[in-house]
Amino acid sequence: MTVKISDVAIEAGVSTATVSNVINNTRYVSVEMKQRVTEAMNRLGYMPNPVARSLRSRKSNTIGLIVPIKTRDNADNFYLSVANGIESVLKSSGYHLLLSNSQEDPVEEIKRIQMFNTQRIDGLIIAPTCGLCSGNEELFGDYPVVFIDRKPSALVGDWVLVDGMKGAYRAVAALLDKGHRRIGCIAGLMDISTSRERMEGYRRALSQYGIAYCESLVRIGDMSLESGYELTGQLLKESRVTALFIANNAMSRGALKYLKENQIKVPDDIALIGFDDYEWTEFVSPALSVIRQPSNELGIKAAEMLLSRIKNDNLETQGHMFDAELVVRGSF
Amino acid sequence: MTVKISDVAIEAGVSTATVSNVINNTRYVSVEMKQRVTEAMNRLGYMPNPVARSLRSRKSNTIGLIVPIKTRDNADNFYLSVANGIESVLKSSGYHLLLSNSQEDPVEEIKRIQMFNTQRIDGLIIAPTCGLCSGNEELFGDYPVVFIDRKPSALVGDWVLVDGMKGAYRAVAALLDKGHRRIGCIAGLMDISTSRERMEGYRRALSQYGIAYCESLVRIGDMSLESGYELTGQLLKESRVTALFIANNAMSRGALKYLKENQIKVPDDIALIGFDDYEWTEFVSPALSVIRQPSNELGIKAAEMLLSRIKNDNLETQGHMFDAELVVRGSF
DNA sequence: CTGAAAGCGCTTACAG
DNA sequence: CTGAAAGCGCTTACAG
Repeated sequence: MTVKISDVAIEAGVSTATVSNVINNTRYVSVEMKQRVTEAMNRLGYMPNPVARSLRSRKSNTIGLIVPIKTRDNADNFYLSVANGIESVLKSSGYHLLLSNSQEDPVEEIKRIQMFNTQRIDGLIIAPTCGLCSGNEELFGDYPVVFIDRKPSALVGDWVLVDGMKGAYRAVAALLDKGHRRIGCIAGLMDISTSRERMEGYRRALSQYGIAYCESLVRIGDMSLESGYELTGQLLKESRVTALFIANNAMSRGALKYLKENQIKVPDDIALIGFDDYEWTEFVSPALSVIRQPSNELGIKAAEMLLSRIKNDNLETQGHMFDAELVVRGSF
Repeated sequence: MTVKISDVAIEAGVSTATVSNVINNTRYVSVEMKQRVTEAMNRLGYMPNPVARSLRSRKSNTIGLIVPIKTRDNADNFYLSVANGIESVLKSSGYHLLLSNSQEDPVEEIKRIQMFNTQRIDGLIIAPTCGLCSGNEELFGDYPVVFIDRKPSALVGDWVLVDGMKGAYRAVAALLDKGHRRIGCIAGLMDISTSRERMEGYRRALSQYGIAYCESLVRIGDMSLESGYELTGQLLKESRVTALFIANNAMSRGALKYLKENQIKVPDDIALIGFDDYEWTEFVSPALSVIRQPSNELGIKAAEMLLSRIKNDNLETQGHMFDAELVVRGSF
């Protein structure tokens, strides 16, 4: 049988209340008693049972994370990096991380949230699918929520985002500065807020430089490598673009694949700026210029925000916007 | 106040025992009562409190996962893919996944395990660091453990591995078949079992082809991109290798970076086979040949194994070895 | 300053 | 076939 608080109480010759108060620093205990309790705990090798603790205190010391990773196999680095950042913060606060994946599927997402509701988490960090965009206030349980990467406009809650609009603006402006005037854009699905914002950045850059927005230069893809491949081909064949801004990582990979297979030279035949900065972007030929999102920092910030909200629920709604910088390499 | 089992019992006019037995199917309940209970639950929107449940039943419906991901930012895809596989299995069984990262640091790893011990998990899946290799039997709590990717020889437990020896053998044999005789090898740290096995595969292939093993063609790195970069340079300068087998993904990236920066042509100047199959391997020039590890499948298998062990602890120790295939592309 | 006791919301022997 | 009651291991009012 594992040793419990009553064993410690007997061993130390005090009440369980006192043991508990020593453990949790929840009321004054005389130095002498404190010492006796500590020694008893050490002698017995006592570890509090967190489940009993949770039941009574109504705190789980656990937070949930729901990410939308679609691909089965070579999964999306971005959210792993986010998760890593979150975990590093939680760990030092003694919190645990429950990981779940909505697979970018709104139906799955609701199931995952419900699983968490039932599981008593102290807080949730979620990168929502488009399904959450409207009117699901009732979905979440009685815990604070921090939205990351994407913000469902209809929901209240803290958020940590990356300024994709400015990022996209920078990319397109850089292409314009190089003299490009027919700049294609391959963006993700418009029901996802990040896609809309990046598209908006594309438009604003054009407008700032006095270039008319032309629908025939724009393609929307489902954020898969395949769609990037396909749409790059379309854009090159149908509209004589001299540069391409691809607002998503998987689609950037698809574009590279198409260009390579068709022996289209970057940046001579076409200039290229992609999205998200992974290590491989450096050693493709030429190295790929990208808009970099600070994924690890985003995770850290989200975790910190959630923990502070858990400690003090009276805070006003908080938000943090990270900047997305242009990493210039040889592709434009 | 949230609705609890006693509310349902009153609403249905039965005992809490009966409600519990309906929920858990744990003893016969007459059809009529069952119906009354079900209806009462629906009317009240009852959800069992999993914490109370865990406390009494001593089951958490949660399993832990500890991965060793070192890099802060662009983290290792392999383990994310594994985690994805695990999560997909757990989800359909109603289990939750607690994620933790040892950062490849044995001290951190022990802390993470202890956090889990204290947290009442029903099982643990762990890719151990070298620190676990010997004599830490006492470390784990009273739950089954499945080792993945690496197996500490001194510990008993189920395991799911990838046959890195055969994988490495295949890579080196393929290079030998092409006529290469001076084949360099860049391997990971020898205190990690996967590194040793891949190295062993390298040696066996050489020996099979009657080529003497030559220490000056071998370098050991710390599995970082930087070490791959550095060691590739060393090997090319110091020993006239015509081919390179790089037994780790991050180091493969480093090698590519070095070769690119120094304008060394693959496969003409040097043939190359790397490790782990990510999407980008296809669109570097030339596309990188690799040994592919079935990461997602590995996660699925590990989760299945753990769940079956949780259900029935009398099983004999189980193990599963996945094959690692050679994906042939243009780099050799 | 500390203790005795209630109670968190379930499951599970024990009775009948 | 079902219920009354104990108990999982803590924390937290309530007393003094």
